[in-house]
Amino acid sequence: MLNFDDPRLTAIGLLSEAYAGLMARFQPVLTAAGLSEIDFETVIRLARSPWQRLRMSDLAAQTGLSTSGVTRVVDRLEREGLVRREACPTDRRASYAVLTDAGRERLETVLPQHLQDIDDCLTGLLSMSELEAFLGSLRKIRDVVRPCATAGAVETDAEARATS
Amino acid sequence: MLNFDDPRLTAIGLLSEAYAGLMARFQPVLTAAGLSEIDFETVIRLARSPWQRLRMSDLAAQTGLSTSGVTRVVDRLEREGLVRREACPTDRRASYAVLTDAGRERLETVLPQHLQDIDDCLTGLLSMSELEAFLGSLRKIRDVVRPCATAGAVETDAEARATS
DNA sequence: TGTACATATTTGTTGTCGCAAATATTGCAA
DNA sequence: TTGCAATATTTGCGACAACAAATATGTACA
Repeated sequence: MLNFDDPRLTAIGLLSEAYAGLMARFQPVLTAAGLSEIDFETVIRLARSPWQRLRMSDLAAQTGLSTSGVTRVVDRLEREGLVRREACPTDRRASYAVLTDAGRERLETVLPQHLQDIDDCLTGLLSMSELEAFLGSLRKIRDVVRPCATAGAVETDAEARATS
Repeated sequence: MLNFDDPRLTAIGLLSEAYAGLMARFQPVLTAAGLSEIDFETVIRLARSPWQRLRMSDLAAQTGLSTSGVTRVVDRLEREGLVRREACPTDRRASYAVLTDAGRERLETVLPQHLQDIDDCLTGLLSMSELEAFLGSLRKIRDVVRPCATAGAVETDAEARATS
């Protein structure tokens, strides 16, 4: 007879609850701006990238979506005018997703409120040292479960492939 | 011009990466046992509940699924014989989802490996004090973002608030 | 008592995502 | 150069989940 209340299970349960709760908490602000969670992630990753662009496959690697998933997210964002596709000059198979001015503006609209949300439920909730420890633990976990997840980042690109 | 690399954003990004990575890491073992993530969560919550049963709506509250989502999860699990529905004697609108013996056996099959996975990527990765701090931070977050998420738990409801 | 409102669950509909297959292009090697 | 394996993206398809409507039942109040 096993113990269904094993501390390891409750640890994961707590993490799931906290994570789901955070995402649910962020949703209203994003929804009000007409962005789904994944829309927001896509758009901000583009905003962070050089020339506000990323290849579809790199976007897939960064977001964890399948490549077909990325195709459809970009379809939607393109339909809304927040992103446009641009052909890759050096590889005709590939295409870039590029953040448009409208996309950037949309992002700038939500960001302040979103940052406030994060502050309210995460960064502002813990002391400086607590937060540091928390993020440190998360990094340890991430490094174990996600060997290479920074595709498309210029400097890390070669490194990521090397470790593959 | 806003900063798209705000530490608050990277904090959330790190949390998302770690969480997604963990779930992806757990998936193979569960899939091998014919259980999806949500199947497993449903089944273990039933296993933890008095008389291995929970009302559909309580299951919804605990898992975060919509009630229609629970209907369909239980449909699938019932089709597989892991769960059965049972009428509630005191309220003819309600019904219980009850873990069957087969469901319990299935759970006992995966649990050891699943616990090992959790150990490998979370609980065994951090020192005792790190883990305690980590869980403490998660509790703070959860208590802010998820006021009451323990529906159907008889005694634990008050306790959950007390540990805040 | 009976009427209106609240609650529990299911069903219809729609949107999203992953997998596999299809298509286009590249790069390597004979 | 030609042919073949590898890579980038898109499309077809099936599974899953949320929302709203439908159904059944319970509860409270006039």
